Amino acid sequence: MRTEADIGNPACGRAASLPNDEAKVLEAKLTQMSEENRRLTEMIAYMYTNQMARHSLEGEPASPTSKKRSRESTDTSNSGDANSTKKIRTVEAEHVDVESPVSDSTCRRIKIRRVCTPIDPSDTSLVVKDGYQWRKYGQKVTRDNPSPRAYFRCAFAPSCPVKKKVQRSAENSSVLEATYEGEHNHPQPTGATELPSCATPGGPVPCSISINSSGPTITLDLTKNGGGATQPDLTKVCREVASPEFQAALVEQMARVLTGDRNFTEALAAAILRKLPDY
DNA sequence: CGCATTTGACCCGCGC
DNA sequence: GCGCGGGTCAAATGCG
Repeated sequence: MRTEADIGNPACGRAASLPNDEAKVLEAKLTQMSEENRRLTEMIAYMYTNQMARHSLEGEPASPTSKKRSRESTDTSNSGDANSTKKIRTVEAEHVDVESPVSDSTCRRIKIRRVCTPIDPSDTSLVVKDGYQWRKYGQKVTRDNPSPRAYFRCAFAPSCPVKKKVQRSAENSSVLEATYEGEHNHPQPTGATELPSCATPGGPVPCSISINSSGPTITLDLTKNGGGATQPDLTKVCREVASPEFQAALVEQMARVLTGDRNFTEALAAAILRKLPDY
């Protein structure tokens, strides 16, 4: 962000060659604009922070460790074969690290990630293909959502602590919300980058949209599907990009990047100066 | 027959 | 202390 001192620095512009009165008027205008710029930047930062905080709260009503059961730690009996042909094909809607509020002396961070995947509303299977092999160990109907919630454990490595909860969105039954808890302590199964045949008609698209500490990003994987995304895939990608959530996140990210770019703010200030009357 | 999934029972934390 | 609700277990069941 360009500071008021920077913009008002006579060495930076033509103000030095102006009469005193004009220079002072311009300086006042610049000061006003700089102040407004600063307020807007603060507002954007505030909104962004609020959004991220809201996501983390909505995404996980309770800490995964807050209800730890003593017997849970003993469950390492799961085993499974490497999943030969799976690939990440999900729309990553949220990506938040949550500090466990439990007064755990180890104070370890549990990574919680929410992934939304568009599905066919008529598809009742709670399966999200993400490249890992999962073993379902439970299903429950929760109070806030008529759709059942499925519980999965990573079945690839017996000691992998990652769990996954999958449930249809309460607002939109064509969206599957998967909540991942923890991080895999093993590499993704070999061959996971290979595409399986698309089992679900409304399956996830080969793109990922993520919001993390560096802001929202979108990645289109056009190298898959035998050399390129199919037309339906591209249509889905376009639908995702056109969603209000993504666009809002995109606008915020752009604002953040632009206001943080010194070159941009300088160019903007210069452009505004040129548009000022008597200039 | 072995493995994965289903599903009812149970455990445990939280709020009242 | 009790009830509620989310999360997990484990026996039953289904499937290849």
